[in-house]
Amino acid sequence: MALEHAILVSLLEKPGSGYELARRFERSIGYFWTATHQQIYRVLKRMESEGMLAVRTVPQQGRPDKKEYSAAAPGRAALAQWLHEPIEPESLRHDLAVKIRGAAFDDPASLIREVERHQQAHRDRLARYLAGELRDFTGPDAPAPLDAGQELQHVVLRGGIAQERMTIAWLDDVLATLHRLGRSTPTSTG
Amino acid sequence: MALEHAILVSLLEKPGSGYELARRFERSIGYFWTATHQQIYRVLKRMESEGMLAVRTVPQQGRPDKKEYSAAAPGRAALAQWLHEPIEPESLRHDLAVKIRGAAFDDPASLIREVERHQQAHRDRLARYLAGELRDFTGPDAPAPLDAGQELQHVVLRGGIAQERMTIAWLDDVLATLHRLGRSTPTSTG
DNA sequence: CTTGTCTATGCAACGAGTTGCATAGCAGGA
DNA sequence: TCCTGCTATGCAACTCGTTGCATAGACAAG
Repeated sequence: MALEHAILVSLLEKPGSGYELARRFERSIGYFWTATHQQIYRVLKRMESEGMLAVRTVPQQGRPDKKEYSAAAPGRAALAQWLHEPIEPESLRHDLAVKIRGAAFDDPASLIREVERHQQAHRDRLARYLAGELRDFTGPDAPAPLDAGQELQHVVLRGGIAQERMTIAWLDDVLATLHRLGRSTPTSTG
Repeated sequence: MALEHAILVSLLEKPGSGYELARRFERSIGYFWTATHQQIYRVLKRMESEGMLAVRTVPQQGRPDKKEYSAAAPGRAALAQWLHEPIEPESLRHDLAVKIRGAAFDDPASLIREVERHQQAHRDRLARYLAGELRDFTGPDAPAPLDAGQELQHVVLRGGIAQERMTIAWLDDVLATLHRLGRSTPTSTG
């Protein structure tokens, strides 16, 4: 399972608490993996008990203490081993595509608003990714020569950007199709 | 959950057995949803007990009997209701991206073969999708004017094609990055 | 004649992911 | 004063998804 490995990578990049990890999963890690705080806490606990992670309780001012996790040697070794194992190319799950095919048995035009809403969400995501790219990699405040870790983070971010651009363009195609069907066939319920 | 809805859509397009559905999930449905036969049988059983599906036992020659499922009125109604509810834009899970970011703590060059293997898998998938498009939608044997259902199937397939093309191009970018890092930084283990 | 593959359905166990809820201090606004 | 929201961690129950295994007849290759 890859949540373990995503956590190890994130902690190697920078140690942090469960809460902080949860926020990273909402942001930078979010464009290739998602996890809720409940999932993260549960996995952190298990990994700690297996000796993969080290913990340090950090007292804070005006805030609850936090447990700062970092990758221990066995965790690092487990990650290295996984990196050398082949994995299956992932299969996607796309709810909206199910809806689009299902629209043949309902009114296709009634899906237009939903598709537009999704397209807007993807536009918003793209804007965030592009802002992050400028801030961390291509803008004037970005480190001048990127190190290997930053180069790899950047190429993964470019993947997220390409994904969003592709999706936005495809949803244009979907919208055009739905409009076309709305004009020609009023209802096509089998 | 969308497996239920994917099954309803597929059975509305054409009734079939659990086994047949499993094969559809390997093929046409596979570019937007995946499921194993175990999952499908379990859900079919539950949906039948809930009255969403109708079953008919079909005796066959030289083969085991099959249970042919079709969507019943309550199933159709449940699908229609879901189609009118807004859903959350989906979040992806991309193991390979985890590996790419993890490569910063290992040898980036050792990932090249794995990335090439994935790229080849996506090329194969793209070839299958394009063959299917020619056969069902754009080739000489395709139905002359497509009906609404076929138009919608086609636009979803175009989404799958766009996805694969984007991924193949991005993996070129990844490979170029890994080669670049292999030349400049021998190992960059933090 | 045995092995393997295809059709066809299913159970059991486990691991991954989701949802709802609980606690608790601090800060800011109505 | 009360309500909302943020940081911070966690349990319990449930559903979803994966893996391994079992059954069973038909057919083809060796």
